[in-house]
Amino acid sequence: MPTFQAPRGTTDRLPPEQKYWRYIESKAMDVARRFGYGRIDSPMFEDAGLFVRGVGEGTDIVEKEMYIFEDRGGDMLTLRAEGTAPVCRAYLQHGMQNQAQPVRMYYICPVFRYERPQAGRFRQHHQFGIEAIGDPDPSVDAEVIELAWTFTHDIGLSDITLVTNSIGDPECRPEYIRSLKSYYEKQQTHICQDCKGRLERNPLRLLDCKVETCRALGEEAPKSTECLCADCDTHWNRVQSYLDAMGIANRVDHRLVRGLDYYTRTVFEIQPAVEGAQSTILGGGRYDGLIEQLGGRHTPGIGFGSGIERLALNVQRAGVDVPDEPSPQYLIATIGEEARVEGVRLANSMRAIGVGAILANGGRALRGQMRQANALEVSSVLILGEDEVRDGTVMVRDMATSSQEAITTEAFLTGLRSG
RNA sequence: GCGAGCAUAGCCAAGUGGUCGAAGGCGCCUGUCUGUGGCACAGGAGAUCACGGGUUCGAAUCCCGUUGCUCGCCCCA
Repeated sequence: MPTFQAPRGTTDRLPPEQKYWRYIESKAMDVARRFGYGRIDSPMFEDAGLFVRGVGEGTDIVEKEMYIFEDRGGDMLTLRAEGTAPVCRAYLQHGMQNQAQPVRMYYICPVFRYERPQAGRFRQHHQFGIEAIGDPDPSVDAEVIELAWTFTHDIGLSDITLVTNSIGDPECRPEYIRSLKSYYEKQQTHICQDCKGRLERNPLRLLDCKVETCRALGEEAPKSTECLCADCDTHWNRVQSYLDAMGIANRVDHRLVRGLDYYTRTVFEIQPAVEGAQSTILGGGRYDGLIEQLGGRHTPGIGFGSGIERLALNVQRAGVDVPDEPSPQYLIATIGEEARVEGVRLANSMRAIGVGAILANGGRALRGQMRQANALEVSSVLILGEDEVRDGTVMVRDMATSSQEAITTEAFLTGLRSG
C-alpha cells in the first residue's frame, strides 16, 4: 500500500479513460447548444443552508450525505450536494427573472455525497444537468425530456427506458398521500421493517421499495396520476401528448417517486436495460416550489441531472465506438549532444506554430528512441544526427510506411506552417 | 448507518504450513541490430506476500485485530 491513496469513493481519471469523458462532455455540450441552453459554472461549495432549504431537511442527502464544514471565518459550507439548488441560487442572485423566460442553463460539474461507494456510486461523481427556469408550460417539460432522450441516444445508448410519472403539487399531493397512507396502514403486517418507518417519514417512498412483498403491494397502491387536481391533470396530459407528438415512447410508472423534496408534477428517469441497483443514468423533474423555498417569488422550473460515471460505464458496456484521443504527431529522436540542442530548438519552433512535438528520451540509443515512438503511436519521427546537423536538414520518417527522406529544417517548418 | 467477500511487483496472477532468499504472463529497460520501431530471441530491473499481533521448530499459507478495496442494502446520478 502506498502511503497516500485517493480518498474513499474518489477516483483518478487516467489518460486512457479520458476519451469517454471527452466524448460524453462534447455530446452534452452539443445537445445543449442545439436546445439553446447556456453553460453555467457555480462554485464547488455553497452555504450549507442552500441545500437544507432546497433539497429538504428530511432527505438522506441532507440528513447524512453532505460534506459540511466550517471554514476559518466560521461560515458553514457544503460541497455541492446536487446540481439544481446552486443554479436556482444563481438565478435569484443575478436577477435572471428579468431575462426572457424560461432561462435555459446547463452544467457539467462534480457533486459530493458521503456514501458507501459501490458499483456506479462514488463520493465524488460528476453530473451533466440542465435547468429551464421560469416557465410553467408543459411544453417545457416535454422539451427537457426530449433533450434527455436525445442526449442519451447521441452518446450511443439505445437499450434504455424512459420512465415518467406525475406526483402532483401542493394542492393535490396531501390528499394523495393520505390515501396512500391509509392503503398501507391496512397492510401494516405485510410490509417490511424499512417501510414501516417510511410510512411516517416519507410515504411516497413506500412505492419504490425493492422487497418482493412490498413491490406487489406497490403495484396495487393508489396511483398519484389518478389523484391529480384539475391543473396538474391537464399539465400531465399535455406533457404526454407532446411526447407522443415527438414519438418519444415512455413507460408511465406510478411507483416512480424521487428522493428530493422539491419535485412537483412531472418526474422522470432514464434507465438502462441491465439489472443492478445503481442503474439510473438520468433523473429529473419539475420543481415549481423551489425558487420560492430559496427566498424568491413563485417561479416554476424543471431540469434533470445525469451521472457521467454511469453514462461512461454504459457507453463501455454497450460497446459504443468512441473516438480515440489523438496521439502526438511527431517525435524527435536525436543522436549526440549537438543534435540534442537542434532537437530542442526544432521542438520549440514546431510547438510555436501549433504542431505537437515531443522529444524522445535522449539517454537512449536511436533504437530505443524508435521503440518509444512506436509505443507512443506517433505518426512520424524526426531524426537528427551528425549528418543532419551538419547539413541543416532533418530526416522525416513516416512510421506507417517506413519511408523516410531528408529535407532542410527550413523547408520542413515552412511545410508545417502552410498546413 | 447495516451486511458479505477480497487483499502476492505498475497490471493479471500461481502458490492453502518447510523444496518460497515467491512461478508464470503483460508492461518497462538493455542487448542481438556501434544511426532506425512494430516480430523473434537473450538478459535485466521491479515484491517490507496490506499493516500489527499471535500459534508453530518453521507462516504468503492457520488464528485475532486494524486498515484498505469490492459487492449488496439504504439512498441516489
